[in-house]
Amino acid sequence: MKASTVEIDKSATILKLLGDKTRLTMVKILDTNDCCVCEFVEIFQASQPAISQHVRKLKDVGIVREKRRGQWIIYSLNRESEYFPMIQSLLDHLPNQDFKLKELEEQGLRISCE
Amino acid sequence: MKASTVEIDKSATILKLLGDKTRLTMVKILDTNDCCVCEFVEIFQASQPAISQHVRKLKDVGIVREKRRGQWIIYSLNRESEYFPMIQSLLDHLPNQDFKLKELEEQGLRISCE
DNA sequence: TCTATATATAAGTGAATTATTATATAAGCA
DNA sequence: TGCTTATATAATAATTCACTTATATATAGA
Repeated sequence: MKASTVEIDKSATILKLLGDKTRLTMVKILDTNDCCVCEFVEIFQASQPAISQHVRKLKDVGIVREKRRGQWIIYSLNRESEYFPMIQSLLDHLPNQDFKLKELEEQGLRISCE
Repeated sequence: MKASTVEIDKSATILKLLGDKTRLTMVKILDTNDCCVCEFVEIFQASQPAISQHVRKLKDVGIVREKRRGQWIIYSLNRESEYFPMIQSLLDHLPNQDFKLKELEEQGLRISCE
């Protein structure tokens, strides 16, 4: 079976976005869990605006989606994106990052968004 | 079968490198053909130093290899690189770029390096 | 309605990136 | 040896990027 292909220019744009440690980890986490900004802030020990700006870039190209839930905005991987198949095969080569969410839970910080 | 994984930090570095239209196309071309700098100069209509700097970055992380052949230096994909499996699955999602080399041949510019 | 929490956005700054120009190195050949 | 071709490297200038600080928006709850 031949994989669907994505224009080189568009692919380069996506790879540049994923070529950042924070965003790449975000996407890997989102592959198995939906998350809100405040969780990412804890996970990456980064400022809220920094995290917001990262997710915005992912949202702008359609890699992630947001949905509001009360005061929180939950981000999830957009599996309908034309880039998803490429991203998925990429993520398969990355080590699981669920331990980061586990750590949050142990600190009782995951619950803040439930 | 589980894919071999590559640390997130290292992966981000590789993806950043591939997140450039010129380098991404280079790697896709190298997936099916070895090439020298002068061919890339023609293909991308870029300056020789610009091309040299791009291949150098790919070489520095071990994605490509060089071997001298007379006055030319031939670049090839390093299939032994720890990043190769990830890169390979990426390249599967990109459209074939062989037409670029075909165009060179038609202009008689491919032969310059044989 | 007032306050707190979660998130977004705008402006500014410093660091990283890419191309250019100029120069160096190395091989081939007369 | 001197000239040409192929490539590399260094310095620099222009652009892009990611973070910070400050502020705005939106929801929840007293």
